[in-house]
Amino acid sequence: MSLSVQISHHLAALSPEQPVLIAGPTASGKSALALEIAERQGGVIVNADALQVFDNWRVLTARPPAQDEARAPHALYGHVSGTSAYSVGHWLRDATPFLTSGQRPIFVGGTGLYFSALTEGLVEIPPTPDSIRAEGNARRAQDGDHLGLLADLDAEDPQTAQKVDRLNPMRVQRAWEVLRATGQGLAAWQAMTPPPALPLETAYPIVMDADKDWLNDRIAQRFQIMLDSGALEETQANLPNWDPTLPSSKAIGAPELIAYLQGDMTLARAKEAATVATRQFAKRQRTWFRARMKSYHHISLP
RNA sequence: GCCCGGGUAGCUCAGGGGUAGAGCAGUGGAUUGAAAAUCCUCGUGUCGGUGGUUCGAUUCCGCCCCUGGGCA
Repeated sequence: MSLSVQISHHLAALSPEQPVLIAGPTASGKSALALEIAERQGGVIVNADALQVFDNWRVLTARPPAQDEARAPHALYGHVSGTSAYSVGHWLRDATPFLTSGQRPIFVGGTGLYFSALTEGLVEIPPTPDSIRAEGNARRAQDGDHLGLLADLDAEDPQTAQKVDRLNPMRVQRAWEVLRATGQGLAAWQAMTPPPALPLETAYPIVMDADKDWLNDRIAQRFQIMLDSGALEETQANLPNWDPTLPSSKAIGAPELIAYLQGDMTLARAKEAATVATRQFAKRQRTWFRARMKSYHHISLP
């Protein structure tokens, strides 16, 4: 089935008031699909991508260009300062108002975790203070691993300790931080997860199934297009305040292009490294979608 | 032409008389507040070719081919 036939099929199946979810790997063309649906049936396009929320990497994170934004209402794109912390919780709070705004939301993005939070629920856990995050980081740096934090967890919060991925430093630290910050274990918090803001059954969920080789090709081409569209100028603008630990600095290609501008890497190598990282990212996205979005409607690409 | 190195997994390389191993790439997976993050799993390839020595050669010897450097 051709793409346009598949799209027409889905447009005919969904009602104009129904929230739409469009998940897909990077470079699969999901923004274009969202735009098409918005233009034909109306709706606000709501970003569900962890990096496109930041205001400092527009080209590199493949945010819709101004002319696309002019064709339909867009929300949650570049609305957060690149120096801020941001995570699923922030996103869910930013996104839920669009469920009752009167205009049908079209959520588009590649961050599987955001879709899960929206359609499966997420508990409100008080934010962990910077001081505790810093302490966790310091402990890990000092110990050389996360085993010390894990030992605390084993002693004080066995319930969480036995369900976390004990080999994963970030998961362990997160669990440790929640315990320290709230006095209650992560597992206990998660047991209080409320019903989802948007039950899957009430939405029209779509996932883009892109052929691997086809997508890898587009990924390579897209990075060149980004360079042609001003990615280096954007990197130059970010150079003075570059802080690799910021969430916005995790944009694929950012560390590579910064390294190039600092003279630590050739442009060819930066390009190669960024392309490889993007391919690996797309693979992880495929794994998530395959495993957790089985009941979504699938669009096959190309 | 001569001298000295190299030719081993897609790439970079380690190893060494009993048919071989790392990193990277790649694969499959996990994923409840850093998620474009983080973590787990998977390594058979005429060990350049061809003769020879040997019970046995990718490992030693001869010749050939390719390649880096040096001398002419």
